[in-house]
Amino acid sequence: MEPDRRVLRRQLLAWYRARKRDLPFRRTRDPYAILVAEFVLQRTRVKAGLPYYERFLASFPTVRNLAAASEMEVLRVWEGLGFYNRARNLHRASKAIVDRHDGEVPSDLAALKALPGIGDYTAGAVGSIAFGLRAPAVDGNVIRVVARVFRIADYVTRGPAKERVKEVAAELVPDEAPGEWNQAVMELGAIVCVPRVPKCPDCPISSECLAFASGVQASLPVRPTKPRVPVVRVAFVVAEDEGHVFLVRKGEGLHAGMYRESGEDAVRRHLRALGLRPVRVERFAPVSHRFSHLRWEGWAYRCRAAGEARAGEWIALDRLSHVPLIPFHRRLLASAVR
DNA sequence: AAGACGGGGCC
DNA sequence: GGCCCAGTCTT
Repeated sequence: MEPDRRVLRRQLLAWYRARKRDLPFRRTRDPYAILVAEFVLQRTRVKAGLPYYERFLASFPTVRNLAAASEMEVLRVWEGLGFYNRARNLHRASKAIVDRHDGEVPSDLAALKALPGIGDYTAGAVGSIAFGLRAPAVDGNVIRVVARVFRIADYVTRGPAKERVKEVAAELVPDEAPGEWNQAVMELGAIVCVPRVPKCPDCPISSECLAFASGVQASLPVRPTKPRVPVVRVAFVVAEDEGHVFLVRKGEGLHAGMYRESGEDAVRRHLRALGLRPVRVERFAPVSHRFSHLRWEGWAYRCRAAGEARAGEWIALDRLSHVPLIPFHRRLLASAVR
C-alpha cells in the first residue's frame, strides 16, 4: 500500500517544526545569505560547511561586496573547503546578479538556474526557502528518504528510478511552506534517515515507510560502485631564493584557481624561463596524500636557484598567508621552510 | 550516462 | 579503506 501523502506532510512538518536544528542560515531571510549557504552546502555536510558559511558572510556581507572582491580574495576565504569551482561560480554569480538583476537575487527558477553554479537543486532550494516558490530541492538526503519511503530499489543515479525519485519529491512539495518542507526532508535525511543505520525508531514517518515495513531500509538507496582510485606520481618543489617560494596558479582542473607547487621538471623549466639557473635539488620529504578520487605518491624537493628572478609566480615566504593554497600544500610548505 | 571535482566524518 | 555527503558542469 502506498504511503499516504497527507500523513507524510503532516507528520514530517510537525516533527521538523519541533525538532529542527538551530542553524544560522535558518535565522535569516536574506536571499543572498541563503544563496551562500546553498553553495557552501553543495556536497558538504552542515557540520563541515558551517564555519565557512559564517566566515564567507563576514568577509562578503552583501552581493555587491562579493562582486567587488577579487577571485583570489574569494578563494582565500574558501580555502580548505574543497570543490573550489563553487567559490569561483558563486563569485561569478554575484557579478551577474549585480549586472543583470540590479544586485537582487532573482526570485524565479529560470533566472536562478541561469546563474553559474546553480543547478536544479540550488535553484529549488533558494526559490523555495528564500522566495516561497513551490519547487522541489532534490539533494542526497531527499533521494535517500524518497527511495526508502517509496521503496525504490533500482539505481537512483540513472534511468526510471532516478526519474521516479524526482517525480515523487516534486509531487510531495506542498503549496504552503514549500521551503520548510524541503528543509524538513533534508533534516530528516541528515539526522534520522541516515545512510548506514537509519534511526527508524526516532522517525516521524516510519508508519508510511515501505522500506521500513519490509526491513530493507539499510540497503536503500542503491548506487553503482565507483571505480578505483588512481595513483599519481608527483614531485613537489620548494625553491629557495632569498626567501621566495615557487608557486604556480592553477587555471583549471584540480584545485583550479588555487596556488600550488609545480613538479620538479616544470620548476626547472620555469626557473630557466625566469632567467634563473637551478643549482641544487635535494629530496626532503616523502609525499603521500589521498583525495577522494586520486592519490599522490612521490617526493618533495628543495631546490636552490642562482640568478635573480625577473618576474613570474614567485611568492615571498612572508606573503604565503595571502594566497589561496590547498591545506596540503600549506602543511608541506610549513615543513619545508621551517 | 559517466567522469571530474575536495575534504572530512564515520565505521 | 570504503562510503557518503544541502551538486554542478563537461564530455
